[in-house]
Amino acid sequence: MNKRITIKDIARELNVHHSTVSRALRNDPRVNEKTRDLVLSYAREHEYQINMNAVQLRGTSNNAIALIVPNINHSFFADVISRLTDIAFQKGYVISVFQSNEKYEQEKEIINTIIKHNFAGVIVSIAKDSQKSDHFRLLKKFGIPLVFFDRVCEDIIAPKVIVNNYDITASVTEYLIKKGYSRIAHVTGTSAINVFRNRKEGYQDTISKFNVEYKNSIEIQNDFSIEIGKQVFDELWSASEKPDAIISSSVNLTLGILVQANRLNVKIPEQLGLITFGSMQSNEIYQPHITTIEQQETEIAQAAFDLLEDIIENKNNESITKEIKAQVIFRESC
Amino acid sequence: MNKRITIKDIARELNVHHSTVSRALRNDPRVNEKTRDLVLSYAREHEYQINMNAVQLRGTSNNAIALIVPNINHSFFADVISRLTDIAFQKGYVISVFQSNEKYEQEKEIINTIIKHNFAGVIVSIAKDSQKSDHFRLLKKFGIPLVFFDRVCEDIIAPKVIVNNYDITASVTEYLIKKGYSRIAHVTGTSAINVFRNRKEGYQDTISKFNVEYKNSIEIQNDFSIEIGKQVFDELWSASEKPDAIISSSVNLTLGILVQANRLNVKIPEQLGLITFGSMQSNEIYQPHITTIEQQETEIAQAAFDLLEDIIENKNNESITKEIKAQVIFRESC
DNA sequence: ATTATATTTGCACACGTTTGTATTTTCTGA
DNA sequence: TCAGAAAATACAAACGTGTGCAAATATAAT
Repeated sequence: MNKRITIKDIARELNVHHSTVSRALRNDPRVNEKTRDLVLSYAREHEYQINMNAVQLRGTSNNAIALIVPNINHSFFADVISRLTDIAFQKGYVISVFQSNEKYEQEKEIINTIIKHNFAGVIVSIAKDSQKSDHFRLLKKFGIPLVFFDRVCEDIIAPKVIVNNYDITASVTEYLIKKGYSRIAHVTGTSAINVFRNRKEGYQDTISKFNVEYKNSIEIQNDFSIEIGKQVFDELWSASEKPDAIISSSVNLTLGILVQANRLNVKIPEQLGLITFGSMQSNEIYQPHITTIEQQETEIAQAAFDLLEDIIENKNNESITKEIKAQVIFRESC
Repeated sequence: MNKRITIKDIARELNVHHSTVSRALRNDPRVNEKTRDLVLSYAREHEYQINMNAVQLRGTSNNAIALIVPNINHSFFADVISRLTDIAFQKGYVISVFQSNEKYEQEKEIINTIIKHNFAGVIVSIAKDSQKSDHFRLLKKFGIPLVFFDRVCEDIIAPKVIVNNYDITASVTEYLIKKGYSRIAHVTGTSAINVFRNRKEGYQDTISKFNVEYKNSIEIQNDFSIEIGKQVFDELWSASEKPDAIISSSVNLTLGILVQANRLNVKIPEQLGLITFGSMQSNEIYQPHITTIEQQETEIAQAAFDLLEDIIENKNNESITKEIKAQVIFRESC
């Protein structure tokens, strides 16, 4: 319970004014080299640590960045978090990660917390049911820099890092059509989110463009899970007209689909083509290897950080949108 | 860039002293109901947000908890983080997650940051090469409550939440022996970490206890990866005496082992029994299903939080160690 | 030695809150 | 109506830093 040592303690001990100590610690040229060394060595010896609350209160600086994601333990977000943490740390920033649990209310609470603590900036991927945008507006009102990534809030002007969901989905749909698949189903999330809406539109526009008759987009409102994936397959497979290919928006859904396909002895890719967003860890051991659409977490993290840093440093470039291209890794499932 | 509204702004506007506003906002009974309502409605209308830096500077309260893990995107840690975030948030605390990247230096930096920002407490699972413990000692010197989970620092007195690694590994080793396996290999991490050392000891003691001749513990110093898993299998399988079972400490290692076993047409469980720590997502689609030892992330998170809260509230119970039992889910791989 | 100048240090206030104490206002009862 | 109590409010200091400005000290130039 050792009371913490402050700048004034050092000053008293060394018979100088605390302002001199303050300057010495920050290598201000105005302080004599001799006294500076004295201060520094005393500080080191007594393990002085600056009190950031005081610094921030005074409004001088702040190096804490908040990161809000729907789910920390979702592999895409976990990867982005991990990369972002490293990038920021290396640049002298500290990242605090918050989880909205896909809930608007929680996201709002988090943002209040962020404002109260005076974070230097915020990077966010929005919750599923976060349609209202008042909380983001509040953030801007308080002058806190804001950057969106992946799932963005479209009626807020702020830098955004997005994935080329429309193009990539259009592209794989076209690929499937040209491979001869004619009844391609698409499983994705709620259209309220740009990510899933864009994928859906990419899919639908391509289907229309090539005059394919079968068009079937399933929107999952709940969290993606293996269980839901099973249900989706069952639903598709019990319909009068079965699909001959599926584009899935999530690894969990895909796993569920595979479970049921196996149970019914549906052959992939002969009877059913399959492409999924996300990376399949099980591809290492599972036959056939599934074609995946992989997001570039590192690039996304880097872009988001760079954009935020630009605003923090007043290189005003709001309303910029940076697109990171996803990559299709073609394998044996189609 | 709207300057943020403060307690004094409200006071000036309402012609009262700012101390009255302060009390009103915190529902102090000493302030008249009428003026309190006035203050509250004004604050609400102008979206007043308290400045936590000022509050913390004054030393009143603090609701920020730091969480340090080696890797955010490791599924075990991601799960613990996710649970912990929810538990804490519900109790009015805010969690900041930091990633040490398995590096002592980074862990140390993080702890300095935590001290500088006056966090209310710290929950940590230590980095692989974090043998020195001076940084944790520093934390205690500054009076910041500390709790370890999973990977603990043994020469620091602090509450710890651990998994029964010794017992569970001993138990599955015995299980394998009684099933008739006689050349059981064990793949794990560096003995510098309690988690892996305990598993190794549990394995070795059991092998000795039953007078089994074959005893082979491989310690991986690097990060666990599928690639390393492949190498481990190759090494084991090219030895003069091949194992007939493997206990693996990580899903990634196990995946690598499976890849090579498949390539060489090694039959599981006939030619090779297999048990792994961690949960295998691919079990849903892969035959045979692998027997897993699953850690209870939710219980671990809850226990860690409870212990921390106890110290924060001065229910002094340092030096307590709580054990959370892992669960073996027996499947077809042995 | 005496100015003039450069270097170093000290002073005082500010940041936004909280809280013990003093002061003012309101209420009560005779 | 007035003293006294109770309620409400105001005052002031403190938390740890940073910074413009003044003061003091050292150095240089004549």
